[in-house]
Parts: sequence; structure tokens; C-alpha cells
Amino acid sequence: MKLDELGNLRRTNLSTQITPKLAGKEVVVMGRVGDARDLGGIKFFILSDIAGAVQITAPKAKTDKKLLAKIDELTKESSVAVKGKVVAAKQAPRGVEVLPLEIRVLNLASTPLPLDPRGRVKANLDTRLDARGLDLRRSESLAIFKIRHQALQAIREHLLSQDFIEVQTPKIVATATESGAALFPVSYFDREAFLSQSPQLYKEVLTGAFERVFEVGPIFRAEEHDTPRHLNEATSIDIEVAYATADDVMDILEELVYRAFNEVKKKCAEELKVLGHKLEVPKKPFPRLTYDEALKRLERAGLKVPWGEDLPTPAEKKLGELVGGAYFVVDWPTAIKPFYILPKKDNPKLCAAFDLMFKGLELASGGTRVHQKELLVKQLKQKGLNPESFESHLKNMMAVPPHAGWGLGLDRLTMVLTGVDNVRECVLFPRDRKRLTP
RNA sequence: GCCCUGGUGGUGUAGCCCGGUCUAACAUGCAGGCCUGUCGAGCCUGCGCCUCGGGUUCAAAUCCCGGCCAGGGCGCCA
Repeated sequence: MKLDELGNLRRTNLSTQITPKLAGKEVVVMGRVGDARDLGGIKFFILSDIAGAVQITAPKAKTDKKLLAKIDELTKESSVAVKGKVVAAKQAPRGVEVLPLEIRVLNLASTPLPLDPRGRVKANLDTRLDARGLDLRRSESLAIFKIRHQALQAIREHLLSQDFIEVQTPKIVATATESGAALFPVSYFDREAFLSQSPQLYKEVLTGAFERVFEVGPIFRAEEHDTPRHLNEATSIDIEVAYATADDVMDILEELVYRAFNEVKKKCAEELKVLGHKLEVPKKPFPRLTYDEALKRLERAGLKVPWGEDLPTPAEKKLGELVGGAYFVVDWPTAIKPFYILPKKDNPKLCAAFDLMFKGLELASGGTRVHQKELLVKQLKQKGLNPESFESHLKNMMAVPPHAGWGLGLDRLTMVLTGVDNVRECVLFPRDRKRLTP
């Protein structure tokens, strides 16, 4: 079938703006073809757009033959423009429908579709991700990304209201920033470079100039993890604040997460309903338990973690059961946190680091940073890192003020807000150990 | 990387334990037909599937081994 041109035809109304009040008016709607029905003497199809849907109705006796033939050619999920007359009709969905005067078939979907976009037959996640463009048209997928968008908007608004400046740091870098996570090498002309695993060092440098900065951007981790909560490309919300300590930025984080929950609950009621998720806003203040207390509570629950070790996944899950909701774990052993975290003055075995957990899932981590060059070099060495490879950063860190910050995983936050249990569902086109396409 | 579970039409499942009755079932889909008010429409006709390789056996979707792929649990990591 030959496709039609969009030409200078433009949409006059979104589907949901077509109401019985517009009866008699001529409108142009554009969208994708949903359910189609041919009752012999009358044909219907649903046209869906980002706002919702409207029914296009073509009674055989009153509709041009060529138009009727065109409707027969339409396949589900094809892209169409319909110019037509609005008619109030009791029998129609929402009491209104459009009688077509002109139909432009802008693109035709091939059949059969790789999955059912109406979701009556559930598809596996793998199938869905292979056909992600189509999968994203499902109401559940749409709901997830509307919630993600709403959460990010709430977060941005909050940070901007607190005088933060939004920045963008390089994603192609020369050195690692964290001690642990592996890096993806990229070829940079005749040199080796890496994809950035965190904006850490850059945002710290920027506190010297802008004082309060935040960035929303991709981070890349070359870890071979294969779990429902890890990705090799993730979106991180990072902040860094001059003249502040861990406690100060925890307060910011708490308020910001609280607002994200509240805004989503308020503005995404429909989306939460689609997902069948009852969102509970965590109570403020979020509990703050120390690493030592966490270990004690775990031991009482029959799960012993040796002091000085990071919490293994089962321990995180158990702690999530014990504490529930959103909570901080603070005062971590210095040895298991990165070199840029400030050790505690009264007990250098502990440092001013914190993790924000939601149930068993780590959403964010941060801390008071080391702003003095000598200590930074000392800690680099202690972690077995070579200060020379951080030379350009150290030079740029000249006389930065004392500062603190955190990084929050937007994908994981979206999991919690939507109640979805695989992070892949919260990312448009996820990158994991095995998936590099689409 | 390790452990567990699985892989059946386009999609989602049943069948597998206990081999033959499977010419593989159901739903959805797709193609065509009937119907002037459908809205998860209904009815009729048709289409389409056992992950790959090897083995056991008279006989394999079914049992065994290996590969590949997926889901979950870990590890690593945020």
C-alpha cells in the first residue's frame, strides 16, 4: 500500500480534547491505530495518541468508498492522520466520535506484531526489550516513564530552588574515579580513554567555582553483574555542595526523595493505577542507623557480617525487612569506601559516608569529601592507587572548599516509585552484560 | 564467573514427571467471511509451533549429554 504524505496537514486536537462539545466541528487527529472493528454496515477504529484515544466511525452508507477501502488496509499500530467531523454519540466511548472525511496513512505496521501492545497477552521482558519501540506504547511502559519523568522533574525543581547550578561533565575520561568499578575502554585517537563511571572528581572541582552543583547523566560500569538491579549504563543524579558535610547533604537527599515520592503520588495517580502500585511515601525523617548498628541488628536476626565488610546482597535484603521504607546507613568502615571520603576525626577507621537504602535496595551513596590535597594523596596510596594518574585532578582541586555530596540512581529510584522489580523496565533501552541492542 | 529453573505457532501458556494415544491443545494474533453501534464485540472458515547438535530406543516435544538463549539466586558492583 502506498503511504500518504503528512504534507501541510496538522493536528488540531489531541484525542482527549475531542469532546461532545465539539460536535459539528471539523478536526484533525493523529495517532496510531488501535482496535478496529467491521460490523458490515459500519466500521470503527480507535485512534490513540499520547493523551488517550478517540473512536473513528465510518458508517458505510455515509462514507466515501475510497475511505472505507483505506480503513480496511489499516493494520494495528499504524500511524494515521484523520480529518473528520466530530459527532456526539451516546454509544461511542466518551460519548463522542469522529466521522472521517480524509485519512492519511502515514506509516503502516507490518503484521503480525512481535508483541501485543494492548497487553492482553503478556510478553516476556526479553521479547519486550527486543521490540522496545512497540513495547513502550503499552500503557504500563508509558506509565513507568511518565513516573520517571515526574520524579526527575520534582528533583530538578527542588535542586534549582536550593540554588544549585546544573552542570555537564565529560563522559570520556582519562582515569578511574572510583577504586572498585571496572571501566569501559574507548579508543581516543592514538590514546586509550574510558567511559566515565562517575562525575565524582569533576563535581568536586566545581564546588570551588559554583559551590552547589548537580548533574543528571549517564555513568558506565564495566562490571559483569547480572542481576535485576544492575546495568552497565545507568543514569545518576549527582550533587556536590561546598561548605557542607555528609549530614547537610543527607538532609537535601531526604527532602528531595520525599518530594519525588509526593509529587509522583499526587501527579501520577493514573499511572500508578495502571501499574497496580500502591505508593507509600516514606515518613520523614528517614531513620539513620550506623554501620555498627546495622551489623548488630543483622546479627540479632541471625545474619552475621564480619566487621569491615560491605553488606552482601542477602544482608541488604534482610536489613530492608528489618528497617523497611527509606533509611540511611552511616559511618562506614573507611577501608570499604572510596579514597575521596573523609575519615572521622575521632575514629579514622570510620568515615563520613552514607548509603540511602529503600528496603533492600541501595538508591544513593555519598559523604563528606576530602578537600585537602595531602590527605587525598595519602588515601589514594592507601587504596593502592597511583596519585600520578590523578595529577590533573589534584591540580584542579586546588584550594577547593570543604564539601560533601552524593549520587542517586535514577533508574533504581524509578523501580521503587513504580513497584517494578527489574531495573531494565525503568530504562528505555537498557545496556546489560548481554544486551547492547536495540 | 557460579548455582537453580526454563526454552513448544507472531505473543503467552498446556502437554514432558510416567516415551507410542501428539496428525501437539488453549488463549491471543494473523488472513478471509457474516452482521449498522462495536467498546476485551460475537459467530463461521482458514494459517501458524516442539531452541540447536549429539545420544538412548522399535519409537523422543517427552529420557540422557553438550552448546546457545532467557528468567531467578549469588558474586562483583552503585
